[in-house]
Amino acid sequence: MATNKGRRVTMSDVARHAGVSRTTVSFVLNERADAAIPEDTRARIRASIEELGYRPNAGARALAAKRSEWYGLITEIVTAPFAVDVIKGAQDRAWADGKFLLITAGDSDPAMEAAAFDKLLEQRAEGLLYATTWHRAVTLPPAAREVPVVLVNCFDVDGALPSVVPDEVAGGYTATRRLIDAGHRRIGFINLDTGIPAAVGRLQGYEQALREAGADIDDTLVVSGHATADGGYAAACELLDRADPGHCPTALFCGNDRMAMGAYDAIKERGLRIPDDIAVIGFDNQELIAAYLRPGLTTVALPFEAMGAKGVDMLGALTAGQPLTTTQVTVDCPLIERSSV
Amino acid sequence: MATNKGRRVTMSDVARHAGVSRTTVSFVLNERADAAIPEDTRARIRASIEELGYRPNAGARALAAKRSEWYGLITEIVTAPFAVDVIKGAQDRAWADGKFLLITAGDSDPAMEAAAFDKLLEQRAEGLLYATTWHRAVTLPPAAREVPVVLVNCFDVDGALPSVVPDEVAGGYTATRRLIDAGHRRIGFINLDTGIPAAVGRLQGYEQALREAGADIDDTLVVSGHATADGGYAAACELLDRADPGHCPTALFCGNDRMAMGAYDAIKERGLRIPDDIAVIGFDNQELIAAYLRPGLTTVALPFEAMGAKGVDMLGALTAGQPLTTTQVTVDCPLIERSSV
DNA sequence: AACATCTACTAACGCGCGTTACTAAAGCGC
DNA sequence: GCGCTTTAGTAACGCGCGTTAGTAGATGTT
Repeated sequence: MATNKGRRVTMSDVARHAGVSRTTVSFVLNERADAAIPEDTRARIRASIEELGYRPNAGARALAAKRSEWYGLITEIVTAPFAVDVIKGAQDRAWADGKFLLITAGDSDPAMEAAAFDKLLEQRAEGLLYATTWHRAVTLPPAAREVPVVLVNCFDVDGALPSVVPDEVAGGYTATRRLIDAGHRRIGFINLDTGIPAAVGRLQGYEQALREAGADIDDTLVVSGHATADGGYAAACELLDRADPGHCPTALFCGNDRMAMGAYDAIKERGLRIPDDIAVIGFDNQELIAAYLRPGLTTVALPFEAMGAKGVDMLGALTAGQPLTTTQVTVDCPLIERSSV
Repeated sequence: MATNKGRRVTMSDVARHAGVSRTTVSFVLNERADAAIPEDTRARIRASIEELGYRPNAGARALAAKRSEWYGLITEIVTAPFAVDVIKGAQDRAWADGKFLLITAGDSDPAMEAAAFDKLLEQRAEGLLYATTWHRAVTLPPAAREVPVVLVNCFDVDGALPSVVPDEVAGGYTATRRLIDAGHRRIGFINLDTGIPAAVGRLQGYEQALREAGADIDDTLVVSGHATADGGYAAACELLDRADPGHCPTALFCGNDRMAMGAYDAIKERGLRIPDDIAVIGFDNQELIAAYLRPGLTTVALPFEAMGAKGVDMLGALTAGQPLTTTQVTVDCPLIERSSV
């Protein structure tokens, strides 16, 4: 552990200290099975490594071996409590595969994002993961084609790149089904207000669950609003203040947790109780909201961690030259039970 | 942009294609002022680079030049909507300095964290940033001493390492002062319940502001609770249900936004209005809570982005061999105005 | 004793690049 | 035409390592 200020310790230093050649040190370090090196020599070398505080130079190693042993992950960071889970899933899996994961913020600025790709490629990443905070179509800079790439929580417009995305339809189904199982038949759906995959898919799942349960689909129970607490508040008011009280929904499925947060306010304002008078289910499982709302919000989680892990799996297959069975992989959105249903 | 599947394009390929030596290409790439290379030769080389899709190998370059041109950032990711801003600040600043920032999740698992240090050092990072999600003392693995390190939002127990932390005292002062300026004199303080720097510092700032305003400090107005919505709810109930109504606080300073969220519930339950009947101010500026609470929560922000940027600055000075003027730098916590005061 | 087979290594090359030292040719003054 | 400076480059080394080919000595075989 000598802290030699000037030059860093190299393999040659270790070899000299242990009285062997550099090649032998390399063999021991890489545990080459074909080289016959007796245990006492190995021990001597390991002792020298320890004593000198030797640390292999990953750059030089990558240069000689022609592979870097690490992946790059590019993700938008700005709005991103989510990105965190992707990172965790991806990193854990990469770690298990003996690979290392280096992360870069794409920052939604296209120029900086392209630069991030360039930098990662200059560092000779073996593969790249590109993750977004919300499920959507993306267009990658051309540089991205130089190395295996897997898209996480997004897909490219021409569908050529492998991707792993949440199963929005199944998620919408799961949420609605949970309310049906609790006895509800008139279920209001506060949907996101744009034609993004999340809005389209969840609506489809909602209708599918209702049909399956034999409940009739009432279009007036589906409203959409801005994906904010205010938007959720407004939409909930609209549903709750319907003329005919008998037609009021007994449960609300909210397109995301922020909207559910607004719906909570609207419900409480009217003196109704959750879940006794009206049940609420959210989507996204934003911890900061869902867990701290009172009562705790039952919601459907986006499987960020699982998607990150799956993305690394696919990257591993690709870099190993294995063909992928499917280009687009979907991951289930699990139900998170709290106390609002 | 030829996509040569097999071998990657090297500088020698470019040199051959442009009809010059590899050295000349290197000179053009690095824009060496001392080498006299006419514009037409430069243009020819640049054209070859473009045509062949050449991309320098950062590892080889680092090996030859003996510097990697990038920093590493290690941060806990698990609980971390916060960390995100540190990353943004650090990355932007590094970018501006011509350095690149590679990020790794420390994951709070000490073994994995030590491994992250090892990996980053093996990659020959020129400097390391270590960031935590909450302000506290940390102990770094011994490997961290091999290269300049700056701590962000934390400090090491023996105070030897440079660090940048939020000014908790000034933050507590700012929050309290804001309430005083709004005319409040009886200000309840729902503090965090442990002796962490945030709790100690903010209390100190709170008392300082009151003293300065000539208001007397009433110990019964200071309660502490768990740093959750439930904790905030309980503490708020305690303060609001005081025996003597005349001694009820007219404003609440909450140790964090989650607690403020709970306080909101307690206040609304009692039919009081924010900010008319009682003002509330939070701490942390957790966007997901503060911005979506109704009414929007006025709060004090932790300067994560600024701390990240400052950390990179210090790293830049350290790697350049400049001595730091101060080891511990504090950054102000700005007031974020919304509608709860 | 001569030869083949292991055991335990080592010498030397090349990965892609930055850098230093050197040179051949052109331009210039006289 | 000669020496001197400038222009426009190039050859060669080494960064720290993986890897291939080879070798000196010990052991077994006939």
